[in-house]
Amino acid sequence: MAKTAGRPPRSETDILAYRSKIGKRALQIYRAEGFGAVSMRRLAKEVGCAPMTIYAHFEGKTDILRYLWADVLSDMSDEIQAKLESVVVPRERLRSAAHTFIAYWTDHPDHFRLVFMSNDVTRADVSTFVSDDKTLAHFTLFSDLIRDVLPEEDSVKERADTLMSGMIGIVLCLNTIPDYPWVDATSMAERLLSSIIE
Amino acid sequence: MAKTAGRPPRSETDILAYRSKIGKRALQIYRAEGFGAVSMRRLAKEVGCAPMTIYAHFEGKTDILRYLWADVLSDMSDEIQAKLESVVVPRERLRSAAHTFIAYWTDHPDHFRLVFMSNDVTRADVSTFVSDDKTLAHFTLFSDLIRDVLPEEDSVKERADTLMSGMIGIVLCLNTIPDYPWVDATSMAERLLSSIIE
DNA sequence: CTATTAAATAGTACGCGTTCTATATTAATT
DNA sequence: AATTAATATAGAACGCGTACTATTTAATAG
Repeated sequence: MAKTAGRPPRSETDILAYRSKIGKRALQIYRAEGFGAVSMRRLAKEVGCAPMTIYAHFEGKTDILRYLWADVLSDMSDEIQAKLESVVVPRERLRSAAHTFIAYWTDHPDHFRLVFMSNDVTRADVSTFVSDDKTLAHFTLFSDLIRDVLPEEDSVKERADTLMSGMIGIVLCLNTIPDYPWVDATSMAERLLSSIIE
Repeated sequence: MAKTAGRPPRSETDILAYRSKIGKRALQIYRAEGFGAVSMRRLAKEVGCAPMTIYAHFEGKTDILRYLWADVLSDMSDEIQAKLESVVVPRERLRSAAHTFIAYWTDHPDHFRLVFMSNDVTRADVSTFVSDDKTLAHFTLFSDLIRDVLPEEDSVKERADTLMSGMIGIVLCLNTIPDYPWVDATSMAERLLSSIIE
């Protein structure tokens, strides 16, 4: 099969390079000026290309958001891991991780809104994102911690899922309804944990 | 103090009438064609006024969303109450309410996104909304149910808040990350409940 | 060099939320 | 009837995401 004439498709690395160039810039804008400042037109201007060129590399704006999500998630992951280093007892490790998780998102409400509350993000967007292995790792972290606490249990996944969604719910509520006199996050986390490690 | 000359301000009832006229129309559009179809320009056209007139009655689009929220919330509340009528044992009443709550939002993901995931809704928006007494009633429902189960307990609020936020979290996760193999909602709800009614 | 093909660009367009300004309408007081 | 203040309107403007088309630029095979 002879190669066809004409300009060859971009190499895999070129594609990734351009994508990451745009993604990094988006991240830069987001970090500096927040979510509202990230716009396609501005991104194009700063990256030095025509606005429509971005659409050759990304499906749309939400596709770009994944870059921000990934960054934020690993940021959070790092924070949890750092705290975990000085904790050895499995039970305490789980508690530490849970509290750090919640603290991260309450301390960075903008990040939370970005990741969990992007209105126009379709479910497919999030799904493909979550299917990514590196992202999944952030999600399975709690499974591992629970398994360490309850090595004999076979309901680990059920517990992990409940913990994850419960924690996200706590953060969502604290973020979006701050004027409602919620009990402090720690208390809610502890009560939630009590159903996980009984 | 003599009244000043000139056209007097709109009467309280006039203001409310106009607001509800616009709000009702927004609701109508939302019910028929979903969130994306609700736009200021279209709303104005259908209500028969200039686009800018709406801004005399509402602060902006989010201010209009509250009308939709209120409607959706009382819809949900009705569903919970209906199911509760045939349940008498306090413990079962709580369980029923919790499961109905979760079912409502998973069955109506569009409503959930509308209420809990409107991206550009500022925290102040939600706050003033929640401060509204009628809305608060929907939130205190679970406090009451828990109190019925645990009349002696003084940690009712802590339990109620954890339950509320936990349930919302479950729904958020199921809604936004459907491709992740979550344990079924019922299992998560039961586990969450176990920490509430121990 | 030329033909071919991919990629990038320019320009236009639509509807969106929102802000601004200027003008018209309305309903009361004087 | 004239005045005055509240309200409503019209119209333009800005930047937004995104779609569409036409054109230009770049890189390769022959």
